[in-house]
Amino acid sequence: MERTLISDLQKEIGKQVRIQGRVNTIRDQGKIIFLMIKDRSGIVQTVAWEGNSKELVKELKSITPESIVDLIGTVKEANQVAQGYEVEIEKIKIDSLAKTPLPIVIEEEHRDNLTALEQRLDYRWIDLRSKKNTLMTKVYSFSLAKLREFCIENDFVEIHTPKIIDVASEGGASVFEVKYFDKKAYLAQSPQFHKQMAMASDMEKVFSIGSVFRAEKSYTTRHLTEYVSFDIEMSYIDSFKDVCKFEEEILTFVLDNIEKEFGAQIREVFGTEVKKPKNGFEYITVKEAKEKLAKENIPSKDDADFSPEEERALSKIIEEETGSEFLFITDYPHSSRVFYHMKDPNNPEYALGYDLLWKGVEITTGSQREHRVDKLIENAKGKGLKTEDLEEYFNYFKYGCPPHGGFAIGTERFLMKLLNLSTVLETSFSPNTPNRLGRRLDIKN
RNA sequence: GGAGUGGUAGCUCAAUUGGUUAGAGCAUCGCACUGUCACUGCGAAGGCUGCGGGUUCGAGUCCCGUCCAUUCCGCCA
Repeated sequence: MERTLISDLQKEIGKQVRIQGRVNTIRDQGKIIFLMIKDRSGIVQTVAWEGNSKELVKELKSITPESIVDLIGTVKEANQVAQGYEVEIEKIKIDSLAKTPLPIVIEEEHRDNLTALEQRLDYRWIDLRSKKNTLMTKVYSFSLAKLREFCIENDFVEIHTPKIIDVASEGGASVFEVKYFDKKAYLAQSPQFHKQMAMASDMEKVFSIGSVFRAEKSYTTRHLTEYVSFDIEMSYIDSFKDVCKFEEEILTFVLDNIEKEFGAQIREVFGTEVKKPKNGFEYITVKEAKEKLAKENIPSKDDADFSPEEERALSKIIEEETGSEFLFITDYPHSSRVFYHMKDPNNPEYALGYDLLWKGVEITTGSQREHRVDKLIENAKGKGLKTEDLEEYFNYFKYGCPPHGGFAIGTERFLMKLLNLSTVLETSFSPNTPNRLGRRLDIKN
């Protein structure tokens, strides 16, 4: 007999069906027993009476919560049930009996002794069963699908850049070393160089969604050692503002779609609104931003960059002034940026790049890249990088390369802000951090 | 790497100024219950108070060390 999804049961009233799923709640009344069964499509009440079959009820009493069952029964109308129908069990097979008690509490609306995140991550496969996490997983998948859709419709091609690379690149964050046969190799900290290689290959518009690796011992609510980066790179831009404009368009498209598809559910489950950007994103220069912050007496340690406190305050100020949750910060000193950002020809102290803040958190860095190989080498030298390590990269620009720029969005950060979660660890399927590699590691900090 | 806070039952938390047998809710297990829906009622089990040392007649509580967690900072997306 074929399986019927729980969401399709209403159409089967009066008929015999087979359902497979997880036992959510058991309400044992003695001579009558109720099992709530859940599958990916929904939840339904099933019932059995001792009067019908003593043996069946006895078998049902041996089932523990969270077990997996495969049952055959008849869908019947039932006024006592909110759904209006239930399934009368005729036969049941226990596919997997769950051990009790569970090591963590699965988050439900009515439960208040919720387990601490660290412990939940130790049993992530159980934690992910919750309504909240199920919705989060769906929203994440949908968000990435919409990012991809917008790119494809705008003539971008998707590329898959290598994750094992030869050169410890970029000079920003640290990289993980791996063994590559008898050689040393590294895990890519971003697809940056290969995106630019694609520009030199005349792909003009590329995007990439994939894991990147950062060997940084960052203990914060917004850092992972492995995360999923959404990257784009585009040729023949006149200014980094073209990149900003594209990012604004794609995020507006994605948020618009998320709101339509999941807005109500996100409101119900996460208690937060998905606001689609209405009047465009705001722009501010570093200098203007620092002035605004000074007016509010927010301390500044660094003229060239912003502390998390400053980022939160700045987002708040701008949102109050303009209603925009998104803020492009531009005109960073080149000294505080990576070497491949182009210098402003009118003012070489400054970089032609930006950061994008969303609700107080940096979700993007983008820029126009330096495509002229002599200037590029000069920039790298200026930052004290070993140029011999970057030979391969420099070669991309020697045989003709169009002017170009791009950005990267940290997708876990995006999801965190979208659902108003307090940490990026919660958004990852199985987060890797300095002291967690799937499971907890014993590492001295 | 730096600063703060914390570590007590499977989970979430109590435990007065250092005082006798470390408690509660939820979960679990057992019994009862033919319409429950967060079932209910009764009962049981569950603890090297993170680990090591010290002070004291006496330590969950105070001191030292250590490990872990967490928040914030630094670094970034």
